[in-house]
Amino acid sequence: MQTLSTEDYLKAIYHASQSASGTVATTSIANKIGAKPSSVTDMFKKLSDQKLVKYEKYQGVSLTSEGVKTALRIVRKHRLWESFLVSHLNFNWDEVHQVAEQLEHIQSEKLTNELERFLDYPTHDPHGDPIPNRALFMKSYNKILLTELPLNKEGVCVGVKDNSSDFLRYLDRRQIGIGTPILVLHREDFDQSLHIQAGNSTLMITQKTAENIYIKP
Amino acid sequence: MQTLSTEDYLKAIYHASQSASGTVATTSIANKIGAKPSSVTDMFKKLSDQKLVKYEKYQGVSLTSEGVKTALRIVRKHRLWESFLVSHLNFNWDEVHQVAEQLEHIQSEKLTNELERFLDYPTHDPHGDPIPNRALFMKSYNKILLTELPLNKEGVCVGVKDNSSDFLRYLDRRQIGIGTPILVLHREDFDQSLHIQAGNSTLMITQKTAENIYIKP
DNA sequence: TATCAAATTTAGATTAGCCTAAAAAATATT
DNA sequence: AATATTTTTTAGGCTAATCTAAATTTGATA
Repeated sequence: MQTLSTEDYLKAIYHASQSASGTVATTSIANKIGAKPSSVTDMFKKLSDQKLVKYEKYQGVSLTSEGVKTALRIVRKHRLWESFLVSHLNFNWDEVHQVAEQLEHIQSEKLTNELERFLDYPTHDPHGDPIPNRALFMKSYNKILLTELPLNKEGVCVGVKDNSSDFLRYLDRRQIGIGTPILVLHREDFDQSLHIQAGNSTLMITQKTAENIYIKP
Repeated sequence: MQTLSTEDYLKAIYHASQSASGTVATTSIANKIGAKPSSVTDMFKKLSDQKLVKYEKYQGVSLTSEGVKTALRIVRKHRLWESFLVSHLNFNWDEVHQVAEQLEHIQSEKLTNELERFLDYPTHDPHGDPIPNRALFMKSYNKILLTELPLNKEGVCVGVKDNSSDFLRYLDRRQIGIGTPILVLHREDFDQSLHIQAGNSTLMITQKTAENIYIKP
């Protein structure tokens, strides 16, 4: 059984190793967790003793298969709870993260599995991220960034990269959400900004915005 | 903001002061929490510094009004979650306590209030205990112990005193639950055991059982 | 009331998770 | 390649919540 804190570390390491390849650096985890690098080193040792990560001094860490499983169990709970908050408790997609960070630590297999059943076995959370099933398996459709969508090719928004409240609320105001059909009408060479059709409306978005929207072509 | 542990203490003190009158003794809390009396003394001092309890050396503690509020906020969450687990997640009333002990510490007013709305403002949890509303007010109907119900007077089971899994499952087997109509047919003077009609069936229960069942006459 | 037992508190230690400051290793730069 | 910079680790402390053992207070009993 893990403590609250070890669970946070495992999740952070899991997410970090998704975006980068190879081992995960001390500093990158320190930034995610909001702790000093020296504290992270301490925890790396502890996790290594528990065989949840492979750790070699000055070489960063990588999750063992047991570590991955533990991390996925937390990700599963996090995303199920986020789904519940949005679908039944009137939370908006920009409000769920902080609460789910707490709920993800609740220990009860029955609770998790019943919640999943109650939600009718959702495959994706409100941000479009895939939810591991009971066997911890998740399949994500192959998606691209909106920056990579060719001109005049129909696509659908299936997720976001940046989960910050600011970005999500910005998308709300632009009426872009999961499921919104998107068409790139024009790409400005000067600054890579895009004119797009999103649902029924035509609008302009910056490159920065486009790099944070996932599209299924 | 309280730590997990201070919340547990406040809740324990609250429950202890419900059953007994006057101040709450160090040892009684030690037993509930599962800690040594010396640890409890430490915590009493801490809670006293935070003005959540009134504490005088060797004299036990009592909750301040702020302490009562904090305790009731936890009780509210605990009972709402228990209700949710039973009504939507297929938990039996003997399985909810341990999970609710974790869920009661989740901090989010919005979550609590939306959960309450989702459950349609329940007034009592699965064990018949009253749920404090948003203003922390709860009204419990005036109930008596089954031992006090006069012969041949109709009553309804509205709660249980002992919340242990063992007792609750015993009641399940006897088909006694919240809402079951109860009639005392005979009281045995020798050992105070009762012959009762519970729902459609007639059965015998011991005095010990009867003192753990609440009845609304 | 004097004594004894039980309850409570104090003193001092332990553990997990964090910190700062200094040392060591890895990496980048000239 | 030598030096400078950045990253990481080590060493030593701190705090919250716990513990054990010893001391103190309360209150029950002879």
